[in-house]
Amino acid sequence: MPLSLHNTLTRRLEPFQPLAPPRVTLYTCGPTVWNYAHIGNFRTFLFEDLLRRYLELSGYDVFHVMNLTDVDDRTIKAAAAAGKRLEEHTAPFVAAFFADCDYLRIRKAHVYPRATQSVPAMVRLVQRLLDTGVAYRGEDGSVYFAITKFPNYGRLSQLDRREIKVGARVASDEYAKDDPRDFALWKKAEPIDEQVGAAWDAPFGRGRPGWHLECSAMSLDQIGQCCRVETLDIHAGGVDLIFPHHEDEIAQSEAATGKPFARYWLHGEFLNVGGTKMSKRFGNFLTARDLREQGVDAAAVRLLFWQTHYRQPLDFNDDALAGAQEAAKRLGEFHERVRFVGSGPTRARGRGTLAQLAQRLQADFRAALDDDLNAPRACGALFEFMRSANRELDREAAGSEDAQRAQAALAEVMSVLDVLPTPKQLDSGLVAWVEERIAARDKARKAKDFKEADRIRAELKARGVEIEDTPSGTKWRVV
RNA sequence: GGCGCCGUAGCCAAGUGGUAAGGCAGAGGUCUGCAAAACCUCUAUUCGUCGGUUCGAUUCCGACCGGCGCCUCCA
Repeated sequence: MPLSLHNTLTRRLEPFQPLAPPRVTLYTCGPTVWNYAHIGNFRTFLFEDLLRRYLELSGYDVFHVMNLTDVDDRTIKAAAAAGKRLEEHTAPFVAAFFADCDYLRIRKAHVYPRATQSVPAMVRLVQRLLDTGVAYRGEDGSVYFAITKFPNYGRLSQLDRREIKVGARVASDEYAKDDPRDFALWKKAEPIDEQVGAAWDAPFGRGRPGWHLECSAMSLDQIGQCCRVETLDIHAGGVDLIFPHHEDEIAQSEAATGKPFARYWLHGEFLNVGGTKMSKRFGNFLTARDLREQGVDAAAVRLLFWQTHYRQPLDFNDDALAGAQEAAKRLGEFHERVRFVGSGPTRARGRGTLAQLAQRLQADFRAALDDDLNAPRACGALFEFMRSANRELDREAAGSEDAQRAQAALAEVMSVLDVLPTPKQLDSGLVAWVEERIAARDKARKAKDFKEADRIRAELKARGVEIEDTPSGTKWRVV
Protein backbone atom coordinates (compact mmCIF):
# COMPACT_ATOMS: atom_id res chain seq x y z
CA MET A 1 0.00 0.00 0.00
CA PRO A 2 1.41 3.36 -0.96
CA LEU A 3 1.73 6.35 1.30
CA SER A 4 -1.43 8.42 1.60
CA LEU A 5 -1.51 11.87 3.10
CA HIS A 6 -4.31 14.16 4.14
CA ASN A 7 -4.16 17.17 1.86
CA THR A 8 -5.64 20.34 3.33
CA LEU A 9 -6.29 21.58 -0.20
CA THR A 10 -8.88 18.86 -0.78
CA ARG A 11 -9.52 17.86 2.83
CA ARG A 12 -9.04 14.32 1.66
CA LEU A 13 -6.64 11.47 1.95
CA GLU A 14 -4.66 11.29 -1.27
CA PRO A 15 -2.04 8.84 -2.52
CA PHE A 16 1.28 10.63 -2.32
CA GLN A 17 2.87 11.21 -5.69
CA PRO A 18 5.75 13.64 -5.87
CA LEU A 19 6.38 15.66 -8.99
CA ALA A 20 9.61 13.89 -9.90
CA PRO A 21 10.16 10.79 -7.81
CA PRO A 22 12.21 9.82 -5.98
CA ARG A 23 12.89 13.45 -5.21
CA VAL A 24 10.55 15.14 -2.73
CA THR A 25 10.74 18.85 -2.04
CA LEU A 26 9.56 19.60 1.46
CA TYR A 27 9.09 23.05 2.92
CA THR A 28 8.21 23.47 6.55
CA CYS A 29 7.48 26.80 8.19
CA GLY A 30 10.17 27.31 10.78
CA PRO A 31 10.27 29.30 13.98
CA THR A 32 10.07 33.02 14.44
CA VAL A 33 13.18 33.66 16.46
CA TRP A 34 11.94 36.46 18.66
CA ASN A 35 11.99 34.17 21.71
CA TYR A 36 12.36 30.52 22.70
CA ALA A 37 10.10 28.11 20.87
CA HIS A 38 7.75 26.20 23.15
CA ILE A 39 6.85 22.53 22.95
CA GLY A 40 3.62 23.38 21.17
CA ASN A 41 5.75 24.75 18.37
CA PHE A 42 7.88 21.66 18.62
CA ARG A 43 4.89 19.40 18.26
CA THR A 44 4.65 20.69 14.72
CA PHE A 45 8.38 20.39 14.11
CA LEU A 46 8.28 16.84 15.44
CA PHE A 47 5.36 15.95 13.22
CA GLU A 48 7.43 17.25 10.33
CA ASP A 49 10.35 15.18 11.55
CA LEU A 50 8.15 12.11 11.46
CA LEU A 51 7.09 12.97 7.93
CA ARG A 52 10.65 13.60 6.80
CA ARG A 53 11.98 10.40 8.35
CA TYR A 54 9.19 8.26 6.99
CA LEU A 55 9.60 9.67 3.50
CA GLU A 56 13.27 8.80 3.70
CA LEU A 57 12.58 5.32 4.99
CA SER A 58 10.15 4.93 2.10
CA GLY A 59 12.99 5.52 -0.31
CA TYR A 60 12.39 9.14 -1.21
CA ASP A 61 15.21 11.56 -1.70
CA VAL A 62 13.96 14.46 0.37
CA PHE A 63 15.12 18.03 -0.04
CA HIS A 64 13.97 19.68 3.16
CA VAL A 65 13.83 23.44 3.54
CA MET A 66 12.98 25.10 6.83
CA ASN A 67 13.03 28.85 7.06
CA LEU A 68 13.92 30.99 10.03
CA THR A 69 11.75 34.05 10.37
CA ASP A 70 14.22 36.55 11.74
CA VAL A 71 12.42 39.68 10.67
CA ASP A 72 8.75 40.32 11.31
CA ASP A 73 6.60 42.36 13.68
CA ARG A 74 7.50 40.36 16.74
CA THR A 75 11.24 40.14 16.20
CA ILE A 76 11.37 43.88 15.53
CA LYS A 77 9.33 44.73 18.59
CA ALA A 78 11.32 42.39 20.80
CA ALA A 79 14.64 43.75 19.50
CA ALA A 80 13.51 47.33 20.03
CA ALA A 81 12.30 46.53 23.52
CA ALA A 82 15.68 45.02 24.34
CA GLY A 83 17.44 48.00 22.80
CA LYS A 84 19.27 45.77 20.36
CA ARG A 85 19.80 45.42 16.65
CA LEU A 86 17.65 42.77 15.05
CA GLU A 87 20.50 40.35 14.40
CA GLU A 88 21.83 40.81 17.89
CA HIS A 89 18.48 39.96 19.39
CA THR A 90 17.65 36.94 17.23
CA ALA A 91 21.07 35.23 17.23
CA PRO A 92 20.71 33.58 20.65
CA PHE A 93 17.25 32.34 19.82
CA VAL A 94 18.47 30.83 16.57
CA ALA A 95 21.17 29.02 18.52
CA ALA A 96 18.62 27.93 21.13
CA PHE A 97 16.33 26.61 18.42
CA PHE A 98 19.05 24.41 16.97
CA ALA A 99 20.03 23.19 20.41
CA ASP A 100 16.41 22.30 21.14
CA CYS A 101 16.15 20.47 17.83
CA ASP A 102 19.23 18.46 18.74
CA TYR A 103 17.78 17.64 22.13
CA LEU A 104 14.54 16.46 20.51
CA ARG A 105 16.48 14.51 17.86
CA ILE A 106 14.92 16.40 14.99
CA ARG A 107 16.66 15.57 11.74
CA LYS A 108 18.30 18.63 10.27
CA ALA A 109 16.76 20.32 7.26
CA HIS A 110 19.08 20.58 4.29
CA VAL A 111 18.88 24.36 4.29
CA TYR A 112 17.65 26.94 6.75
CA PRO A 113 17.20 30.13 4.77
CA ARG A 114 16.87 33.22 6.90
CA ALA A 115 14.53 36.00 5.96
CA THR A 116 17.15 38.68 6.54
CA GLN A 117 19.51 36.90 4.18
CA SER A 118 16.93 36.31 1.49
CA VAL A 119 15.81 39.87 0.87
CA PRO A 120 16.98 39.95 -2.77
CA ALA A 121 14.71 36.99 -3.57
CA MET A 122 11.87 38.75 -1.82
CA VAL A 123 12.41 41.96 -3.71
CA ARG A 124 12.43 40.02 -6.96
CA LEU A 125 9.16 38.33 -6.05
CA VAL A 126 7.45 41.59 -5.17
CA GLN A 127 8.68 43.12 -8.40
CA ARG A 128 7.35 40.17 -10.33
CA LEU A 129 3.95 40.57 -8.68
CA LEU A 130 3.95 44.30 -9.40
CA ASP A 131 4.82 43.59 -13.02
CA THR A 132 2.02 41.07 -13.25
CA GLY A 133 -0.40 43.61 -11.91
CA VAL A 134 -1.65 41.64 -8.91
CA ALA A 135 0.28 43.86 -6.54
CA TYR A 136 0.08 47.60 -6.09
CA ARG A 137 1.68 50.35 -4.09
CA GLY A 138 -0.62 51.68 -1.42
CA GLU A 139 -0.87 55.32 -0.52
CA ASP A 140 1.26 54.65 2.52
CA GLY A 141 4.18 53.43 0.43
CA SER A 142 3.73 49.76 1.25
CA VAL A 143 3.07 47.16 -1.43
CA TYR A 144 -0.10 45.08 -1.21
CA PHE A 145 -1.46 42.01 -2.91
CA ALA A 146 -4.87 42.47 -4.53
CA ILE A 147 -6.74 39.32 -3.67
CA THR A 148 -9.52 40.08 -6.13
CA LYS A 149 -6.96 39.57 -8.89
CA PHE A 150 -6.35 36.01 -7.74
CA PRO A 151 -9.54 34.01 -8.30
CA ASN A 152 -8.34 31.00 -6.34
CA TYR A 153 -7.95 33.03 -3.17
CA GLY A 154 -9.55 31.23 -0.25
CA ARG A 155 -9.34 27.73 -1.67
CA LEU A 156 -7.04 26.35 1.01
CA SER A 157 -9.00 27.78 3.91
CA GLN A 158 -12.29 27.20 2.15
CA LEU A 159 -13.38 30.78 2.19
CA ASP A 160 -15.10 32.09 -0.88
CA ARG A 161 -14.17 35.48 0.32
CA ARG A 162 -12.56 36.41 3.51
CA GLU A 163 -15.19 37.75 5.87
CA ILE A 164 -14.14 40.27 8.40
CA LYS A 165 -15.44 39.56 11.83
CA VAL A 166 -18.05 42.01 12.98
CA GLY A 167 -16.39 44.50 15.24
CA ALA A 168 -12.90 43.34 14.35
CA ARG A 169 -10.14 45.83 14.85
CA VAL A 170 -9.53 47.94 11.80
CA ALA A 171 -5.90 47.97 10.87
CA SER A 172 -4.23 51.33 10.97
CA ASP A 173 -3.03 50.93 7.42
CA GLU A 174 -6.49 50.14 6.21
CA TYR A 175 -6.92 53.37 4.34
CA ALA A 176 -3.94 52.58 2.19
CA LYS A 177 -5.38 49.40 0.76
CA ASP A 178 -7.75 49.10 -2.15
CA ASP A 179 -9.59 46.36 -0.32
CA PRO A 180 -9.41 45.68 3.42
CA ARG A 181 -8.75 42.03 2.70
CA ASP A 182 -5.56 42.71 0.78
CA PHE A 183 -2.37 41.89 2.61
CA ALA A 184 1.05 43.52 2.71
CA LEU A 185 3.89 42.13 0.63
CA TRP A 186 6.36 44.83 1.48
CA LYS A 187 6.00 47.19 4.38
CA LYS A 188 7.27 50.69 4.18
CA ALA A 189 10.12 51.27 6.64
CA GLU A 190 9.04 52.84 9.91
CA PRO A 191 11.34 54.50 12.46
CA ILE A 192 11.33 51.37 14.64
CA ASP A 193 12.47 49.29 11.65
CA GLU A 194 15.37 51.65 11.02
CA GLN A 195 16.21 51.64 14.71
CA VAL A 196 16.79 47.88 14.81
CA GLY A 197 18.19 47.63 11.32
CA ALA A 198 15.20 45.98 9.68
CA ALA A 199 14.89 48.03 6.52
CA TRP A 200 16.14 47.44 2.99
CA ASP A 201 16.14 49.46 -0.18
CA ALA A 202 13.98 48.29 -3.03
CA PRO A 203 12.84 49.75 -6.33
CA PHE A 204 9.39 50.13 -4.83
CA GLY A 205 10.59 51.85 -1.69
CA ARG A 206 12.64 51.28 1.42
CA GLY A 207 10.99 48.78 3.71
CA ARG A 208 10.85 45.23 4.90
CA PRO A 209 9.16 42.03 3.78
CA GLY A 210 5.76 40.92 4.99
CA TRP A 211 5.76 37.58 6.76
CA HIS A 212 3.79 35.73 4.12
CA LEU A 213 6.11 36.94 1.39
CA GLU A 214 9.14 35.58 3.19
CA CYS A 215 8.02 31.98 2.94
CA SER A 216 7.00 32.22 -0.68
CA ALA A 217 10.25 33.84 -1.69
CA MET A 218 12.49 31.53 0.31
CA SER A 219 10.78 28.33 -0.73
CA LEU A 220 10.67 29.23 -4.42
CA ASP A 221 14.24 30.45 -4.26
CA GLN A 222 15.49 27.25 -2.64
CA ILE A 223 13.69 24.73 -4.79
CA GLY A 224 14.49 26.80 -7.84
CA GLN A 225 18.21 26.70 -7.06
CA CYS A 226 18.23 23.08 -6.07
CA CYS A 227 15.71 21.43 -8.31
CA ARG A 228 14.73 23.95 -10.97
CA VAL A 229 11.06 23.71 -10.13
CA GLU A 230 8.43 26.14 -8.91
CA THR A 231 6.16 23.65 -7.23
CA LEU A 232 6.77 22.12 -3.84
CA ASP A 233 5.81 18.54 -3.26
CA ILE A 234 4.86 19.14 0.35
CA HIS A 235 4.34 22.23 2.41
CA ALA A 236 3.70 21.66 6.09
CA GLY A 237 2.97 23.70 9.17
CA GLY A 238 0.60 24.14 12.05
CA VAL A 239 -3.16 24.47 11.53
CA ASP A 240 -3.05 28.06 12.66
CA LEU A 241 -1.08 28.90 9.56
CA ILE A 242 -3.76 27.79 7.12
CA PHE A 243 -5.26 31.21 7.21
CA PRO A 244 -4.02 33.69 6.39
CA HIS A 245 -0.38 32.65 6.14
CA HIS A 246 -0.55 29.71 3.76
CA GLU A 247 -3.46 31.15 1.84
CA ASP A 248 -1.39 34.22 1.17
CA GLU A 249 1.68 32.20 0.26
CA ILE A 250 -0.36 30.39 -2.37
CA ALA A 251 -1.70 33.63 -3.76
CA GLN A 252 1.74 35.25 -4.02
CA SER A 253 3.51 32.25 -5.39
CA GLU A 254 0.97 31.13 -7.91
CA ALA A 255 0.27 34.65 -9.12
CA ALA A 256 3.99 34.96 -9.79
CA THR A 257 4.78 31.56 -11.27
CA GLY A 258 1.48 30.50 -12.76
CA LYS A 259 2.17 27.05 -11.33
CA PRO A 260 0.70 25.24 -8.35
CA PHE A 261 2.70 26.27 -5.30
CA ALA A 262 2.49 23.01 -3.40
CA ARG A 263 0.98 19.66 -4.28
CA TYR A 264 0.27 18.59 -0.72
CA TRP A 265 -0.49 20.80 2.25
CA LEU A 266 -0.10 19.12 5.61
CA HIS A 267 -1.13 20.71 8.87
CA GLY A 268 -0.45 19.53 12.38
CA GLU A 269 -2.87 20.14 15.22
CA PHE A 270 -2.13 21.96 18.42
CA LEU A 271 -0.64 20.92 21.65
CA ASN A 272 -3.19 21.89 24.29
CA VAL A 273 -2.96 22.43 27.98
CA GLY A 274 -6.18 21.79 29.83
CA GLY A 275 -8.05 22.02 26.54
CA THR A 276 -6.54 25.31 25.47
CA LYS A 277 -3.90 25.84 22.85
CA MET A 278 -0.42 26.20 24.27
CA SER A 279 0.69 29.68 23.43
CA LYS A 280 3.02 32.43 24.52
CA ARG A 281 -0.01 34.66 24.51
CA PHE A 282 -1.83 32.57 27.08
CA GLY A 283 1.25 32.05 29.20
CA ASN A 284 0.56 28.32 29.43
CA PHE A 285 3.68 27.22 27.69
CA LEU A 286 6.70 25.09 28.39
CA THR A 287 9.89 25.26 26.39
CA ALA A 288 12.02 22.36 25.26
CA ARG A 289 14.77 23.58 27.55
CA ASP A 290 12.33 23.47 30.47
CA LEU A 291 11.79 19.79 29.82
CA ARG A 292 15.47 19.14 29.39
CA GLU A 293 16.22 20.84 32.68
CA GLN A 294 13.57 18.70 34.34
CA GLY A 295 15.49 15.68 33.15
CA VAL A 296 12.85 14.59 30.68
CA ASP A 297 14.30 12.29 28.06
CA ALA A 298 13.61 13.37 24.50
CA ALA A 299 12.47 9.80 23.87
CA ALA A 300 9.53 10.39 26.20
CA VAL A 301 8.52 13.60 24.46
CA ARG A 302 8.72 12.00 21.05
CA LEU A 303 6.77 8.95 22.18
CA LEU A 304 4.12 11.08 23.83
CA PHE A 305 3.64 13.01 20.62
CA TRP A 306 3.64 9.90 18.45
CA GLN A 307 0.87 8.40 20.52
CA THR A 308 -1.55 10.98 19.23
CA HIS A 309 -2.23 11.41 15.53
CA TYR A 310 -0.77 14.64 14.15
CA ARG A 311 -4.18 15.89 13.04
CA GLN A 312 -5.68 15.50 16.50
CA PRO A 313 -5.24 17.97 19.32
CA LEU A 314 -3.02 16.54 22.03
CA ASP A 315 -3.64 17.46 25.62
CA PHE A 316 -0.37 17.77 27.43
CA ASN A 317 -0.08 17.05 31.12
CA ASP A 318 2.44 15.59 33.51
CA ASP A 319 0.67 12.23 33.84
CA ALA A 320 0.73 11.70 30.11
CA LEU A 321 4.39 12.64 29.96
CA ALA A 322 5.23 10.35 32.88
CA GLY A 323 3.40 7.55 31.10
CA ALA A 324 5.44 8.08 27.97
CA GLN A 325 8.60 8.24 30.03
CA GLU A 326 7.82 4.86 31.56
CA ALA A 327 6.98 3.32 28.21
CA ALA A 328 10.20 4.65 26.69
CA LYS A 329 12.15 3.11 29.53
CA ARG A 330 10.59 -0.28 28.84
CA LEU A 331 11.43 0.05 25.18
CA GLY A 332 15.00 0.81 26.08
CA GLU A 333 15.31 -2.28 28.22
CA PHE A 334 13.66 -4.38 25.57
CA HIS A 335 16.02 -3.05 22.95
CA GLU A 336 18.99 -4.00 25.09
CA ARG A 337 17.55 -7.45 25.55
CA VAL A 338 17.12 -7.96 21.83
CA ARG A 339 20.58 -6.60 21.16
CA PHE A 340 22.16 -9.29 23.28
CA VAL A 341 20.14 -12.28 22.16
CA GLY A 342 22.54 -15.07 21.47
CA SER A 343 25.58 -13.23 22.74
CA GLY A 344 24.72 -12.92 26.37
CA PRO A 345 22.80 -14.69 29.07
CA THR A 346 19.76 -15.15 26.89
CA ARG A 347 20.43 -18.42 25.16
CA ALA A 348 19.81 -18.69 21.50
CA ARG A 349 18.92 -22.09 20.29
CA GLY A 350 16.84 -23.42 17.52
CA ARG A 351 14.49 -21.13 15.75
CA GLY A 352 11.41 -19.57 17.25
CA THR A 353 8.73 -17.32 15.94
CA LEU A 354 10.61 -14.11 16.64
CA ALA A 355 11.55 -13.66 13.01
CA GLN A 356 7.91 -13.85 12.03
CA LEU A 357 6.95 -11.41 14.75
CA ALA A 358 9.59 -9.03 13.47
CA GLN A 359 8.25 -9.35 9.98
CA ARG A 360 4.78 -8.56 11.20
CA LEU A 361 6.08 -5.54 13.05
CA GLN A 362 7.62 -4.19 9.89
CA ALA A 363 4.46 -4.75 7.89
CA ASP A 364 2.16 -3.25 10.53
CA PHE A 365 4.49 -0.36 11.14
CA ARG A 366 4.63 0.61 7.50
CA ALA A 367 0.93 0.09 6.97
CA ALA A 368 0.20 2.42 9.87
CA LEU A 369 2.48 5.18 8.66
CA ASP A 370 1.36 4.75 5.07
CA ASP A 371 -2.07 5.64 6.34
CA ASP A 372 -1.54 9.36 6.78
CA LEU A 373 1.29 8.88 9.25
CA ASN A 374 -0.76 7.04 11.82
CA ALA A 375 1.98 6.99 14.41
CA PRO A 376 -0.30 5.93 17.28
CA ARG A 377 -1.05 2.75 15.39
CA ALA A 378 2.62 2.33 14.57
CA CYS A 379 3.38 2.59 18.29
CA GLY A 380 0.70 0.02 18.97
CA ALA A 381 2.46 -2.37 16.59
CA LEU A 382 5.74 -1.72 18.33
CA PHE A 383 4.34 -2.43 21.79
CA GLU A 384 2.66 -5.58 20.59
CA PHE A 385 5.93 -6.71 19.16
CA MET A 386 7.66 -5.98 22.43
CA ARG A 387 5.22 -8.08 24.39
CA SER A 388 5.23 -11.05 22.07
CA ALA A 389 8.99 -10.91 21.60
CA ASN A 390 9.56 -10.78 25.34
CA ARG A 391 7.44 -13.87 25.64
CA GLU A 392 9.62 -15.64 23.10
CA LEU A 393 12.77 -14.50 24.86
CA ASP A 394 11.41 -15.68 28.20
CA ARG A 395 10.98 -19.08 26.61
CA GLU A 396 14.56 -18.90 25.30
CA ALA A 397 13.09 -19.78 21.96
CA ALA A 398 15.05 -17.36 19.83
CA GLY A 399 17.83 -18.29 17.47
CA SER A 400 20.44 -16.09 15.87
CA GLU A 401 18.41 -15.53 12.75
CA ASP A 402 15.54 -14.49 14.97
CA ALA A 403 17.79 -12.09 16.73
CA GLN A 404 19.00 -10.55 13.52
CA ARG A 405 15.52 -10.08 12.17
CA ALA A 406 14.29 -8.56 15.39
CA GLN A 407 17.24 -6.20 15.57
CA ALA A 408 16.74 -5.13 11.97
CA ALA A 409 13.03 -4.55 12.45
CA LEU A 410 13.62 -2.51 15.57
CA ALA A 411 16.29 -0.48 13.83
CA GLU A 412 13.88 0.32 11.04
CA VAL A 413 11.16 1.41 13.43
CA MET A 414 13.59 3.50 15.43
CA SER A 415 14.93 5.18 12.31
CA VAL A 416 11.57 6.90 12.20
CA LEU A 417 10.24 7.04 15.74
CA ASP A 418 13.62 7.35 17.49
CA VAL A 419 12.21 6.75 20.95
CA LEU A 420 14.93 4.84 22.75
CA PRO A 421 16.08 6.55 25.93
CA THR A 422 19.36 8.40 25.83
CA PRO A 423 22.06 6.24 27.45
CA LYS A 424 23.10 7.57 30.83
CA GLN A 425 26.59 8.96 31.15
CA LEU A 426 28.39 7.02 33.85
CA ASP A 427 31.55 8.10 35.53
CA SER A 428 34.05 5.42 36.40
CA GLY A 429 33.94 6.23 40.09
CA LEU A 430 30.27 5.38 40.27
CA VAL A 431 30.76 2.21 38.28
CA ALA A 432 33.50 1.01 40.62
CA TRP A 433 31.41 1.80 43.67
CA VAL A 434 28.33 0.02 42.29
CA GLU A 435 30.35 -3.03 41.37
CA GLU A 436 31.88 -3.19 44.80
CA ARG A 437 28.46 -2.88 46.45
CA ILE A 438 26.98 -5.56 44.26
CA ALA A 439 29.85 -7.91 45.07
CA ALA A 440 29.27 -7.27 48.76
CA ARG A 441 25.58 -7.94 48.33
CA ASP A 442 26.20 -11.18 46.46
CA LYS A 443 28.42 -12.30 49.26
CA ALA A 444 25.70 -11.53 51.78
CA ARG A 445 23.13 -13.34 49.68
CA LYS A 446 25.33 -16.41 49.42
CA ALA A 447 25.59 -16.34 53.19
CA LYS A 448 21.78 -16.02 53.36
CA ASP A 449 22.22 -12.71 55.10
CA PHE A 450 19.24 -11.21 53.29
CA LYS A 451 18.93 -8.36 55.71
CA GLU A 452 22.35 -7.08 54.71
CA ALA A 453 21.65 -7.77 51.03
CA ASP A 454 18.46 -5.72 51.17
CA ARG A 455 20.26 -2.94 53.00
CA ILE A 456 22.82 -2.71 50.21
CA ARG A 457 20.05 -2.72 47.65
CA ALA A 458 18.45 0.23 49.41
CA GLU A 459 21.80 1.94 49.55
CA LEU A 460 22.19 1.57 45.80
CA LYS A 461 18.62 2.68 45.20
CA ALA A 462 19.30 5.84 47.18
CA ARG A 463 21.98 6.69 44.63
CA GLY A 464 19.56 6.02 41.77
CA VAL A 465 20.87 2.57 40.97
CA GLU A 466 18.31 -0.16 40.37
CA ILE A 467 19.40 -3.77 40.41
CA GLU A 468 17.96 -6.92 39.03
CA ASP A 469 19.00 -10.45 39.92
CA THR A 470 19.11 -12.72 36.92
CA PRO A 471 20.29 -16.31 36.44
CA SER A 472 23.52 -14.94 35.01
CA GLY A 473 24.22 -12.44 37.73
CA THR A 474 23.06 -9.11 39.02
CA LYS A 475 22.31 -6.41 36.47
CA TRP A 476 22.11 -2.74 37.33
CA ARG A 477 21.16 0.53 35.76
CA VAL A 478 20.95 4.16 36.68
CA VAL A 479 17.51 5.67 36.61
C1' G B 1 -21.16 36.23 12.12
C1' G B 2 -17.67 33.04 8.56
C1' C B 3 -14.44 28.67 8.43
C1' G B 4 -12.68 24.53 11.26
C1' C B 5 -11.42 20.96 15.34
C1' C B 6 -12.65 18.00 19.59
C1' G B 7 -15.84 15.15 23.36
C1' U B 8 -13.92 6.84 23.59
C1' A B 9 -11.99 3.63 30.76
C1' G B 10 -8.43 7.14 36.45
C1' C B 11 -4.85 9.60 32.61
C1' C B 12 -2.90 9.76 27.19
C1' A B 13 -5.31 7.75 23.05
C1' A B 14 -6.34 4.28 17.98
C1' G B 15 -10.33 2.73 15.36
C1' U B 16 -14.33 0.35 12.16
C1' G B 17 -21.39 0.02 9.33
C1' G B 18 -21.31 -5.90 12.53
C1' U B 19 -20.41 -5.07 17.97
C1' A B 20 -14.09 -1.21 21.44
C1' A B 21 -5.87 -1.19 19.30
C1' G B 22 -1.96 0.44 22.23
C1' G B 23 0.60 3.12 26.36
C1' C B 24 0.53 4.73 31.62
C1' A B 25 -1.76 3.88 36.28
C1' G B 26 -4.48 -0.05 39.30
C1' A B 27 -5.75 -5.41 41.05
C1' G B 28 -4.45 -10.65 41.14
C1' G B 29 -0.97 -14.46 39.54
C1' U B 30 3.86 -17.02 37.59
C1' C B 31 9.04 -16.25 38.63
C1' U B 32 12.25 -14.53 42.96
C1' G B 33 15.14 -15.45 49.62
C1' C B 34 12.36 -10.87 49.02
C1' A B 35 12.44 -7.63 45.09
C1' A B 36 13.14 -6.00 40.11
C1' A B 37 12.44 -7.12 35.10
C1' A B 38 9.49 -10.13 31.99
C1' C B 39 5.15 -12.85 31.15
C1' C B 40 -0.21 -14.29 32.20
C1' U B 41 -5.19 -12.69 33.85
C1' C B 42 -8.54 -8.76 35.08
C1' U B 43 -10.04 -3.43 34.56
C1' A B 44 -15.37 0.85 28.96
C1' U B 45 -22.04 -4.41 27.60
C1' U B 46 -19.81 0.86 26.04
C1' C B 47 -17.65 5.35 22.66
C1' G B 48 -21.17 13.69 25.19
C1' U B 49 -26.98 13.80 24.75
C1' C B 50 -31.40 13.03 21.88
C1' G B 51 -33.46 11.63 17.39
C1' G B 52 -33.05 9.53 12.18
C1' U B 53 -31.18 5.99 8.25
C1' U B 54 -30.01 0.64 8.65
C1' C B 55 -31.08 -6.20 9.85
C1' G B 56 -27.31 -3.70 12.77
C1' A B 57 -24.05 2.87 14.43
C1' U B 58 -19.19 4.47 18.64
C1' U B 59 -18.59 4.64 13.27
C1' C B 60 -23.45 7.75 8.36
C1' C B 61 -27.25 12.05 8.78
C1' G B 62 -29.72 15.89 11.86
C1' A B 63 -30.39 18.59 16.29
C1' C B 64 -28.63 19.78 20.92
C1' C B 65 -25.03 20.14 25.11
C1' G B 66 -19.98 20.93 26.44
C1' G B 67 -14.70 22.31 25.26
C1' C B 68 -11.42 24.69 21.73
C1' G B 69 -9.05 27.09 17.40
C1' C B 70 -8.48 30.51 13.12
C1' C B 71 -10.63 34.95 10.98
C1' U B 72 -5.57 40.22 15.07
C1' C B 73 2.23 38.62 10.93
C1' C B 74 0.46 32.22 16.22
C1' A B 75 3.33 25.85 15.06
